[in-house]
Amino acid sequence: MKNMSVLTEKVREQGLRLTRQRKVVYEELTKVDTHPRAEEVFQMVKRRLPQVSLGTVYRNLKTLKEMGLISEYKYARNYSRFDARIEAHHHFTCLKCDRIFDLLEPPDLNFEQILPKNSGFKVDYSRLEFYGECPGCSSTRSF
Amino acid sequence: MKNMSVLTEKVREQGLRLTRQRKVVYEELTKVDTHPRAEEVFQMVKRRLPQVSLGTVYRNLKTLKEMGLISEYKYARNYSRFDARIEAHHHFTCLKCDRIFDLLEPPDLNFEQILPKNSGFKVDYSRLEFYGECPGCSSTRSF
DNA sequence: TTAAGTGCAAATTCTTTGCATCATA
DNA sequence: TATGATGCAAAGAATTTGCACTTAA
Repeated sequence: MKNMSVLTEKVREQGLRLTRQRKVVYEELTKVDTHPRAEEVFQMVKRRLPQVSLGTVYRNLKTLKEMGLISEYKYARNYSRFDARIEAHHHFTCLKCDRIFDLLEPPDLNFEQILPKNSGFKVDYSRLEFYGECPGCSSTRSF
Repeated sequence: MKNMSVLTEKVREQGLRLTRQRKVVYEELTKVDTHPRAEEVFQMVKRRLPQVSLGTVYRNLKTLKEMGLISEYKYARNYSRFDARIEAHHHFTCLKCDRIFDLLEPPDLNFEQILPKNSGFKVDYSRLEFYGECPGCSSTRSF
């Protein structure tokens, strides 16, 4: 399994340990393209390590994400945010201060290149989300 | 307040009622561009209606969203989803079955049009998310 | 008048964490 | 063998819901 070498390296590089649990969480996640939630990862891991706990899965998902080996999909935090602006527009989410900015430039995306008409996907709406550092946070950074 | 007429219409059209709470939730949300979470909306509404309950705010946010008057930002549900694919790619989320599909066509977005270099926003990464109905769900629809 | 909506509190759901124990390096 | 990681269970955080009461239409 070639992907394991990158895990081994990353773990060593950060002075962490390559536990069976950590290895299996990563292995199972590389096997699927279903973007499972934590509970589903837990079930997959449990088939191979019946004693594993949900807390361990959460901790390892967090660690793997911090190592840059996996992605986590959610809005800045796990709660909903509401907006009375219903016209299509983009967002910029600041990873430092957690604020969301509206980007007023209207979407100009060539969707057909990404989703050909015959693909069978029917798009209701789309969102382009940027993540990074907002002007306020980059100007007040402390060194 | 011209936006109120659209609320009045929508409410009537659906056989619902225009309660003080519903009106104030919508009014307060139209006043801000900060994409508040439910708890923050609750605090804003509470200043005008001290007796309002958090549950009522949640119920009205849901109703307003169903009427198409406000947007809710979150991934399909309010929990994280994980992915071992870390290269940039797009997603299609099916609103029927809640599955997320990877779109393999690489991003081809003219970011500078949206976020000029001198805007002060530093982009770490971006995500283009499509929402709609996937091929499986549209072919098995029951009428 | 009547049924949609509210307030309250309990229940659910997802995630995090404290602590004693385990096991990797 | 030292300390990072685990298992367990309890705590936390966001959201939903049951129910008796209220109120808009």
